Amino acid sequence: MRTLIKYLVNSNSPIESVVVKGWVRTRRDSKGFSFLEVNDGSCLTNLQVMADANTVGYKDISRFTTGASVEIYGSLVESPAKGQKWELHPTEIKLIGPADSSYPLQKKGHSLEFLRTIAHLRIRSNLFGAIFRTRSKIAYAVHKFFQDRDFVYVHTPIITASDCEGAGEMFRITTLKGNIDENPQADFFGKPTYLTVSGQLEGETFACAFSNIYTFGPTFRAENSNTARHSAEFWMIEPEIAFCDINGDMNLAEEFIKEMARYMIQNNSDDLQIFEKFVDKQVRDRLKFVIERPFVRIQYVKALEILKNSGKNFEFPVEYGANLQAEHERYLTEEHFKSPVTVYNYPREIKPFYMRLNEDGKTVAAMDLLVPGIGEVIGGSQREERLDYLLENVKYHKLSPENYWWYIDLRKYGTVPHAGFGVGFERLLMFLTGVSNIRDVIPYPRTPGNADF
RNA sequence: UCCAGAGUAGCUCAAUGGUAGAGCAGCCGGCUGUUAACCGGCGGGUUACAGGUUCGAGCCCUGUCUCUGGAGCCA
Repeated sequence: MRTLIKYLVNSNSPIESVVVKGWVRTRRDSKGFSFLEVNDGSCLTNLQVMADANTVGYKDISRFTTGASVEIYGSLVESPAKGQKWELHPTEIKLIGPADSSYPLQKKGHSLEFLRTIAHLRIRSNLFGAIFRTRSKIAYAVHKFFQDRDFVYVHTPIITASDCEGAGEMFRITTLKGNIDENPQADFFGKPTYLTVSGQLEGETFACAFSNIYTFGPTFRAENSNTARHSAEFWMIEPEIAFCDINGDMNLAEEFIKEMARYMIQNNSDDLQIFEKFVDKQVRDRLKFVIERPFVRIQYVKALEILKNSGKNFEFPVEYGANLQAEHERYLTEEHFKSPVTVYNYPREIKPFYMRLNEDGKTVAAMDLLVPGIGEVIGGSQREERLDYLLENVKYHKLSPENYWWYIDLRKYGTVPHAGFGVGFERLLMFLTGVSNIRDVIPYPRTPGNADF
């Protein structure tokens, strides 16, 4: 029976007989014996294997090169040298799949840019091993957070004919050839269809049946944005809560981000060490900061006041009706409050049609959650549950009510105050790992002009 | 999409308009406990692509592509 390396390097005692399978990271030869470093992806640490002339298969040791897959039989013993607690003394080593000298990964560090060009192999490196183990664990933590609070997980459709207004350009999907707009009725679905940009509207229908729901799945934006924070395909988490207003929404969002930071520190400390060492020395401090410091909540108009009185010379002007820029958000959280900040009640004209109009008739119950070093990590709102206000707002944003008939129906049949928010999963990972490019926290990134692998 | 920068060996980078080089990796040899092992040797290039200026271009000019940083949009 094969044992994963993470159980061996964390063992409490020697083990007489073990089988290890994995990939060679490096080999160091001396006269008559060799050290192999083997990794199977189960943890960051390599297992050191000391083979010598008594080991069956040692005559082929020169073929055990970096990148080769191996199967090793032997005993786990305490290592006499510094650097590792345990090492494997093999009775037999078997080469499963050789890797010739063209194998691109070396023992030395590579640039992230180069590693992106070999995305199918970069995952065998320490850093990307840590990143994608973290991605898996945090995905679990997301589910655990919501399931522990009785939220129902909903799989909203990937293919959609509706447009979550304001969310961005959509990818058209079609089986038609030639001019696809000539006769859309002849298309597979009998109408133009797209890849989803958000599961929110469908999520709201489920919240109006199950009370608390969340989505967690892929979304697609056809925006030609070429930045370290955007990807055409990314994963989004969208909780939706019935019988809830903007305050309950902000409570949940703040609790969520704190819990993710706490989970990272408590359950992923080995990988976090790599991020601290090679990616961002401040990442652990920033996580602690978000866990320990209370969130400050301020209204949009109050944020404008603070920015205007800051004495700072911002590149973009601070005025009512404009979105807060990255520089504004970072000033609020990093310099003024030195604390995570939630900004809420934004002007109606800069927010989408489904957000709830406040009593002042000018602002809507929208909120953005800002953290130091990153800026916005969560955006959400209380939804407009009043039928007449919603219809008016559809008109205000120049949309066609017939396209949203089922969404509007929710306000006709047992309407209820409800609210929710959206978290970009990759941006959450960037916050938790300190990795600064979204292309490095998603297995095979899709960006304008790039859909390799 | 806009602004700025970059593209030279497998990787990371040098090279005043005048003979394209180093370190690492790889390969060969040495070394009785290595840890990005160490020591000696060897091979490795259409300087992103296309054109132009020049006696002569990796270097200057034009275009294209790609990447990076920043911005907008946003998650």
